[in-house]
Amino acid sequence: MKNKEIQEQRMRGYFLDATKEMVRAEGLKSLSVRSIADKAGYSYATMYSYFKDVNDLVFLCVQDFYEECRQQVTDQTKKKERGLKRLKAMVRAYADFFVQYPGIFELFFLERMGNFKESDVINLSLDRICEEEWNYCAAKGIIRAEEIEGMKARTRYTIFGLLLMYLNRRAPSSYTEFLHLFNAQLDTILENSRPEQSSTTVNNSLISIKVGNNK
Amino acid sequence: MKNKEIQEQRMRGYFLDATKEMVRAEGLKSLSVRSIADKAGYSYATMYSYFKDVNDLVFLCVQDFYEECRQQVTDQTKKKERGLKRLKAMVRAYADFFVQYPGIFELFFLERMGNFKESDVINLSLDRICEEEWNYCAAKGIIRAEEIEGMKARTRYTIFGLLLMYLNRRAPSSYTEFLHLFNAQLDTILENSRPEQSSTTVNNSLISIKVGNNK
DNA sequence: TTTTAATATTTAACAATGTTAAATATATTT
DNA sequence: AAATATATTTAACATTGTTAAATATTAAAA
Repeated sequence: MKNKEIQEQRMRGYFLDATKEMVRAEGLKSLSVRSIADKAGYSYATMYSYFKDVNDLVFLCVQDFYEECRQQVTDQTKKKERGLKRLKAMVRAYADFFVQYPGIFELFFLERMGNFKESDVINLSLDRICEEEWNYCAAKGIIRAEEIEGMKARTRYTIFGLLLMYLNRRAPSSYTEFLHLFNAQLDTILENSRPEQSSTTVNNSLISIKVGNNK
Repeated sequence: MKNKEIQEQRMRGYFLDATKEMVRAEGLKSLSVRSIADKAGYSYATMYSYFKDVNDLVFLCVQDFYEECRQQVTDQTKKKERGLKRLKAMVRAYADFFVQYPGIFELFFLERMGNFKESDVINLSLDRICEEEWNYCAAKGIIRAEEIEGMKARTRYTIFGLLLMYLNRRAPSSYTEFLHLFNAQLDTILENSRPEQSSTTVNNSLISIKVGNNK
């Protein structure tokens, strides 16, 4: 029967949507089987007819959130001049996504999830979202090819560390300070990409990105 | 009465020690009021006579763990040649402390704790533990004074990001790979400290740190 | 269309958790 | 030794995830 599958998929959607909305709004702490089922309009036990357990349900949100993140980064940066400028803007938009939804950061990076296959979606999310622009920079000779992997890694760990401290430890305490740190860090990582260009120039171009459009 | 205070302090110690041992061995997931009380040799409700709640108890471990970390870093690096070598070894020892006790990393960086005063103990732990060596490098002209703060920040966020991914997301999957990443990252951060020195030399000296003494 | 079988959903129940209040045991004072 | 204060434990409650039994709903058969 095809109807069965359609209905089953719809039911899963109700629970998934409820879960995603709660993670977006309140983070993982607000999640419980009962609160999710409430929002979905069913009794708590119904969830177990469509998901193995609550972890199963929550982890299924990861893929959707990843795509939402990718979409938002793409939308926010498609008008930027290609190359380092867009690359920086993309990393910035990636970070801003998690600033906007700390609950998704919690799910992606703080929650313990036992080696499940979607782990790579998270671990490689930044690299994958920016991959095309890294390649562009390499192709245009903006960044030396042999430096790309190292720069990716530096960007990755710096951004994850920065987000961890800002979102989970309130250090720095304001978004403005966070942005200054972000700019300084990313600037340093990318400034040596074109040795013939003065680092000051790159520096200024980055700082000129407008500040404070997050609540 | 002084006896009262001594006994109270002792009681607190029993619960604190039980908690610390469990965090070290199994992480936060193994903690419960009942399991802590069991290990301490008392009933679960007794805890509430000495601590406000279980969070109070757990957060009191932070200061002790910080001092343990500092001690371990100091012990493991006191024979290293002062300057960049020791600085790198200290950051390495700091990271290794959390590799050795992932539960303490969980408590320090992953657990949500509402703005309590000990937050700075965590946020500034790496900087404080290494402070003297940074100062030494500045005083000896190994690192330019105006670059110190930037380098501290880069080191901080890189190490936190790296630990987050390695301990909480199993990326990379082996300690050896983790070490390679660690070396490459720290090397890049510190390599420009002495522009007259070839980066290759610094590179080799760092990679020569022995590998694989963690389980 | 009515009865029966399959399926979907909910309610009841259990074990584990943090926490508080009542009960009991222990120590201190008179 | 009795009375009182203190320390500790047991009982109880609310909340959590989960499973099994009960009920309601839908589909199939008559």
